Order: sequence, then structure tokens, then C-alpha cells
Amino acid sequence: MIRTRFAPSPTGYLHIGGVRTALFNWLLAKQSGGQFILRIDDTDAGRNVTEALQPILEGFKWLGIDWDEGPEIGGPSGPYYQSQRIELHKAAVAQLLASGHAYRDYALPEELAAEREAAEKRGERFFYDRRWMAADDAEAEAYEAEGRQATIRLKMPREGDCVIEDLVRGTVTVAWQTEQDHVIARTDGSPLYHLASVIDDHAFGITHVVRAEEHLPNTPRQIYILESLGYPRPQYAHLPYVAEPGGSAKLSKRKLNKYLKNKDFADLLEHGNRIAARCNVATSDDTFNPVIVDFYRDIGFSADALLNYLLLLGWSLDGERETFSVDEMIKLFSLQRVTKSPASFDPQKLMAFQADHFAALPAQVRLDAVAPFAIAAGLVESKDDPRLAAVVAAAGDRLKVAGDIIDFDYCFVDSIEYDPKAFKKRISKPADACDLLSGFRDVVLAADTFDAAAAESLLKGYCESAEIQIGQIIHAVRVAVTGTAVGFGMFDTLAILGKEKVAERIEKACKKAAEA
RNA sequence: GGCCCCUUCGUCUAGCGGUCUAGGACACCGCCCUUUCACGGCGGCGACACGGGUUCGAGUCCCGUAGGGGUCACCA
Repeated sequence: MIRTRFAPSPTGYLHIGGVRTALFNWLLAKQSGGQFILRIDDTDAGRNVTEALQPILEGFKWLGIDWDEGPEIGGPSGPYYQSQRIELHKAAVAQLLASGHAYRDYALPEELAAEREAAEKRGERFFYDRRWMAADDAEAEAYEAEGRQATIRLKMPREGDCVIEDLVRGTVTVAWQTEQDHVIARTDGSPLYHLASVIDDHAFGITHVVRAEEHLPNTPRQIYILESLGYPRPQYAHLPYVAEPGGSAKLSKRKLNKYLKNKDFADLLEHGNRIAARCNVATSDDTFNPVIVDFYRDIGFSADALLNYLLLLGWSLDGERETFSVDEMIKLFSLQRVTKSPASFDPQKLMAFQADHFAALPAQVRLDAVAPFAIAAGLVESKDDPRLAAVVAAAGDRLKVAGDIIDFDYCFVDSIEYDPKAFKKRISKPADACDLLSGFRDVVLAADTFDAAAAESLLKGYCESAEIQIGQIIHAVRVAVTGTAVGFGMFDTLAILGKEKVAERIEKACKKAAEA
């Protein structure tokens, strides 16, 4: 039975790289009928845990990554907050101390810092020499009489190798002597991450530790802890990290300013900002950016598209197939096909996946996705407004994300803005534009029915009688009734607007042209 | 700097000694379709980091070099 876990710290946001790691864990568990566990690593956090956790939980819910055990639902191995498991961790520390795998260390932070500095000066790396180690109770008492307090350090082996069989990287060998005596408990007795993580993984029965490769250097000390405690080793799989757009360094939320220099990244954010501005989406720097999942949800991405893209960031089936439903991901994923090198985050490719996924959705689903944005932007009052369904259908794949509905605001609002360039080119400049437009307007007004087919025959008939090619008027019509030079089919547009609006806008455009 | 990891088109990747004049996707550039935009179709551009080996034969194995990256907390 495979049991995997993802262990976020309550930071207030869900990082895209973290989602990728969680996804792989989830997939691995799901495909074998195993369990995926969410554990909250809040040993350091303290305040506001619930608040800082909420966005993360909500992010997973939106993505459809559900957990079999963890916050909100509990489970047989609980509690799932590390801060609530502290007694267990302390007991393990005591056990390690008793068995001689760890020791009390009375070094003062200043003393350590001085040692570190001295080593650096000599051009050597700092290596703690156990100078303030208490070899027995008597020594400990003596140190404590001086007013010192002990941290607990691992008494790491100083010879031999630590051999890690990693499911992604193969055999990794590290000489024990390169490992420090890591601190596992602070002077106040509180246990540190590595200790807690190992204890909890064992307590939860985690069989596969699948995490980002930045944890690879931590693995020897964790192995030392678990083997000292007599625990079996889990299987390890260290995933390559997700790299920044156009670069090879790890994607980090802290370097937003740097990513903004990448055009694709900046364009994606700009796209989001455009939607957010119209749809009342909060755009705090902390969460509204393409490194954080909230961003995608808030501008109308499909969760499955994001998942599909992330799946391919470090994994491939055969190098050919790229589109996978969630069920297919679960069925086909394998750690064997995880790549070893970091994959850089490519906003354009992500958007391509999104566009494809969104275009393939059934009309009703697309409508449901778009409606909240249309309502928030004040384009319609309810999703039952027939114009909305008509626009979504007519727009087709021009809607890449649900929030793109704002690009077609001219189908809903009372008065439109004209793109100055388009207006000049199609209406002001051509001498006969307004005459032709006015002629067409009369035809429109006289029409009995005005659906797309009717609009088409009306315009074509008008061209015939005016003895012009359709190309000579259709662009002017588009600019006059939509304000822009681009959009979906003209006849659909006319039908959606209705004859009164079409006539009114043509008149207004001609008036504006005459004034200029 | 120590330790560890990584290295095929701009990007994501296929490739597990001969089928590689290196395949697919995104991006980019043409052309076609077309009332605009988008889609779609067709075509193009474009990579095995370098140097040694091993082998009849190396993108594929070995060793070096270079480059990139991760990590070195009483953070997680």
C-alpha cells in the first residue's frame, strides 16, 4: 500500500512548484489505491496558522487534489499538524539521547559564530568539533552551572558512506564525514524540522517520500535519524525543481521582480491584471502573480489545464502525447519517467494548454466558468442572460481563460469606446465609409428578423445593391458597432447586438466621424 | 569554497549502442484558409556543452573538463 504526503508550511500561499510536487505524490498514491496525506509543517510558525493555511487548502480543493488524511478531515494517524505532535518528537529526541545517537551541546550561538568565522578565515569550511558536547551528566551539570542551555545534536557517523537509492536519481553516495552534527532540538526543547519530519513520516506510514531535490542534501541526516530509531527507510524520489522562466535557478516567489523582466511572464501577469481590474479580483502582490495558484483560479484558468501543464514539467509519457485528463494522469504516471534536470516554467506553454483545455470543454461548462466573470464585470446580471451563451459560443477559442469574456464587453454594455487607430482607418479616412454605413443602417432598421443568417443576407444584399465588395464595408461596420478591429464573426456579432443597437452605434460612429 | 545533483532545438521533452541526414509539443517565421482576430492545414527555422576513451559503430557506455544548479540555520 503506497502512502505519500505533501507537507506545506502555513505560508499563506500555494506555490506552483509545490503544486507540482503535491501532484506527483497524489498521482502516485491514487494510481495504486493508496493514500495521499496532507501534513502541516508548522513547527516554527506559531501564530495565524489557520489563516495562513486556508489559501493552501483552498488551492488544493480548486485543483481537485484531495487528501485522504489531513486537516479538516482528520484520519487514523492524526493529528496532522506537527505543532500538535511535539510530544512525540520530544520522545524521539529523548530516545536518541539515551541511545547515544545524539548529545547535549552547550555551545553558545556566539561561540559557534566565532568558530564559523575563524574557519572561514582559514579558508576552511566550518565543521563543529563537539567542543561543547556534554559527554556525561556531570559535564552537563557543569555547563548548566555556568548558565548554559543545551541544544540536542545528532552524533553523526564520521566514517563510511550513506548510500541513498533514489527512485529518480539512482544511487547517491555521500560520505558520512561530510555531514555536520545537526541540531534536532532547540535550547527550549522544541524539536526541529528534520527530526519531526522523520518521526511523522514513520508514524503516518509514509512509504514514498517524493519531494523536490533541494531536500536531497538533507536526506543523509534524516536517514541517520530514522535508522537510529530503528525505523525502516521509505523509498525516496527527489524531483527536479521547477526553474524560473527563461532561467535555470529555482522558481521562487521572492524573485518576482526578476521574472517580470521575462516578457512571457510579464505578459501573463498583465493578462491577469487586465481581467482582475474589470472583475473585482483582489491583486495583492503576495498571491496575485503567476508563481501562486490563486492567480490562475482568479482569472479563470481550468484546474485540469494547470495540472496537465505541471505534469509535463519534469515528466513525460513518450515525448509525443501531451494531453491528459486527470484520470489518465493517474493511470499513466510513473516515477521512472520523471526527468532528472530542472524544467523551466514557460508561461506561453501553460497558456497553450489552457487554451486547448478550455476550447475542448462542453458549452455549458464554458458558460458556467465564464458567468462569474461576466457578472463581476457588470456585463450581465445573471448567467441566464441569453447574450452570454451566444457570445461564449460565438467567441469559441478566442476565450482562452474564463476572464477573457471582458474582451467582448461591447456585446453587453450600452456605450462603447472606439479604438482610435481602427476608427481612423476604417471610418474617418475612407471617404465613403459613412455613406455606406448609413445605407446599411437603413436596411437594418427595415429588417423583420435579425439573427445571424438574416444579418448576413442583409449585408450581402446591401453590398449587391450598392455595387461594392463586402470587404469595402464590413470592416467599417465592425469598428462602428464594436469599437475594435478584431473579434469573432461579424454576423454573429450583429445578431447578438440586435438591430436597435447596431443602428444606434452606426449612427453614433458616423456622427463622431463627422465631428472630427 | 565543501558536499551533492544536472547538461539533446529559445522552452518542455523523445531517445535506454546501429532504425538519428536526432522525433513531438510550445514559441517564432512563411504560405494557405478567411470580412478582422483566433482556430485549422501545410512548410520552415532550430539541439546531442567540450575533450578523451571503449566499440566495427556513441546522443546513447566510461573518464575528464567546462557550464548550470541545489545545499551548507537553535527555517521548513
